[in-house]
Amino acid sequence: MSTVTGGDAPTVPQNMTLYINNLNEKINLNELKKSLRAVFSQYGNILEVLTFKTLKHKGQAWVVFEDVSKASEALKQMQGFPFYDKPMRIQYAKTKSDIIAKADGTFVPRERRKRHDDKAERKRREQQHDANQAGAGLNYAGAYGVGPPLSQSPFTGGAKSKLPEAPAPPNNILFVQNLPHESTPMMLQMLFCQYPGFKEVRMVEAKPGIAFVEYGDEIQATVAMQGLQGFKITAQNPMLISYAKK
DNA sequence: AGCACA
Repeated sequence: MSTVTGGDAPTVPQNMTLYINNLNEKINLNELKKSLRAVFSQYGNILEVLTFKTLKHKGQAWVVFEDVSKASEALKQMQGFPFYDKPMRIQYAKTKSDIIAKADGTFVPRERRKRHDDKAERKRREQQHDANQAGAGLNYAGAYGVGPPLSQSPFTGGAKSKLPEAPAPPNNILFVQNLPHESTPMMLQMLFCQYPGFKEVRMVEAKPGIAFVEYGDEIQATVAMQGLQGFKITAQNPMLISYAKK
């Protein structure tokens, strides 16, 4: 084949931060950030989700992963994911996020602010100075203690590792494990029905300790998952919630 | 369409 068309080459190199656009602009930013974090944190630890309300930045978000390989997995898996009725468009961010630069010591406060008010500028510099000092030697122990992300080169090897244990893609049905065997559908309903979109709980008599919980859509299921992940019905039974396989 | 660090 001599001609290959339709390729806008993905020329942006890998980045721990994903740049996402085509987001639904009607969603309020707090909810949007929460839902983005909820949906993306299944792929790895997320350090920060940024959105901005200025016109130039509507419908866009930056999701900062702790680990570039997790970011790239998330990019692949979630590309085009229908999110608030619009397919997400995901790319790597063009530049390193400040939170990363601060952690690896390469952060340089940017000089050029768009708006030039001197008082605010001066105050900002002082704050940044303080923040830098406080942040020196800062160390993220990822919430799940996974990986030694920042200390290593992002581009190790070159072999593409197929992840065998890829999580199930987002689903409006949740799969709940590690329940006490005496749990009843009623008990679970009390917990799960507090999240919007709740439809029903299903349990299988023959398989104690698990349940399926259905919501109206993936987003609602995801929010419930985030809210109840690890919830303990008894001290020995932190709930393990994932998406049900389709 | 639009790549920032509130």
